[in-house]
Amino acid sequence: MVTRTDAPTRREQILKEAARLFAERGFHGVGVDEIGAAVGISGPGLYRHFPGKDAMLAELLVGISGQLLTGAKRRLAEADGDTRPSAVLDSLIEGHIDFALDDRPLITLHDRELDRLRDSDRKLVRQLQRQYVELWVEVVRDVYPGLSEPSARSAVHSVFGLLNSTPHLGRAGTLPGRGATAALLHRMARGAFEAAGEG
Amino acid sequence: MVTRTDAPTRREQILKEAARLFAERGFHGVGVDEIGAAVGISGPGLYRHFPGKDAMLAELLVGISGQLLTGAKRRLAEADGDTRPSAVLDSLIEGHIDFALDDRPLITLHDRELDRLRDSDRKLVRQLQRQYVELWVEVVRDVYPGLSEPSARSAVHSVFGLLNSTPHLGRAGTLPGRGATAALLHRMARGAFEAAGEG
DNA sequence: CAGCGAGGTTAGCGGTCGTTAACCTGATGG
DNA sequence: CCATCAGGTTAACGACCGCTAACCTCGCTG
Repeated sequence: MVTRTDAPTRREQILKEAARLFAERGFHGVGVDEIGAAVGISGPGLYRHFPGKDAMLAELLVGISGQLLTGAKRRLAEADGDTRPSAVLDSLIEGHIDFALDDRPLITLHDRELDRLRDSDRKLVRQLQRQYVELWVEVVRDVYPGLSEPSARSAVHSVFGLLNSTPHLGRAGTLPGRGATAALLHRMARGAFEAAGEG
Repeated sequence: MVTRTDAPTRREQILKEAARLFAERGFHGVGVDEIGAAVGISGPGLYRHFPGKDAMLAELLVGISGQLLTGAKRRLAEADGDTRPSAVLDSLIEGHIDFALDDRPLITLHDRELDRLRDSDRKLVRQLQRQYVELWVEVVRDVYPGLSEPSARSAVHSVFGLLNSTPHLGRAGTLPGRGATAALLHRMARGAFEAAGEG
């Protein structure tokens, strides 16, 4: 993991706050003035960093999908060939959980505001998402050969729903600690796949 | 199940179309003129049936939460006492799946547009949701006594995420049929709880 | 030290949207 | 047969919002 020590750029600040606000109140529910205020500048100042409000959402969504896919490909490559399929699946699950726990606003945006994108951006995001899903499907079918492809795809989407439920888990107060939560989610995901494979 | 034979009232038409549009493009992304057009009347004509756009969303969300809770209570009462706890859980799961498969737009709205409500409405919806969750938590802990209450609550939220993933499953074309999908979701939910209980 | 570009500011334009006002119409019932 | 009312219509208002224009102010750098 590459740990950053330098301060975040203004651009990164903006993206982070925009993600939080979009997740809280929806893309159309947030004004540019609010995003500006959240980083200490006022509305139109944002246009020195982004060509428009849409561009912020686009960059966020493309970034998320890209990160997820890249991470999954890396994990797949690291396990290259010799490892048990089940370990690869565990690695994918772990990666997705890390993401879901560390970037809850992004997880929220990811399946909520996709339709607010320009056509070209939306197509790009969907393509990245599809690749990510297909990658999971192959790994899952490797572990549970009894699953048909449509069933595996449904199962993968459902497990994403399970893992992406993190924003609904109490606001960090009532949670039994990050490690325990991650472990619980991991077990449940495996259990769900297991049960799907027994059809 | 009470089957309706009479035609839907205009009011019901409006709610149904509004739900669909809100789910597709978000509450703020849909104009009253579009909602009107969807039922064959024009924008302001809606105000003969609802005091405002907010009221439609409110009625939808309160209705959903209420239906879910009522259905769950009924199922719990029907199983009263003598049945195995595991059968009660199966009944809850079945009810939730029916809802998730039959009313996808509502499921989408349910966890997406809650923050767009007036304070009083939002409190009401949250209270209904909380009761629904607590009802599940008790049943789950009855079946898996090893689960702590916080873990059970997390597990319930996660399974909701799993079951509510139906809008992401292909648009009825690629799906292996409703029965098969319901069965798959049911198995996965049970598998997830099972795995959670083994912690 | 002049000049310039990066990164702000405020004022304001143009469009959209929720809502209201005023008006119309056809069915209903005394 | 007329009054009423439910359920529409169009016009328009006021607020808000994304974005642009015009201007300002530093910190560099030749």
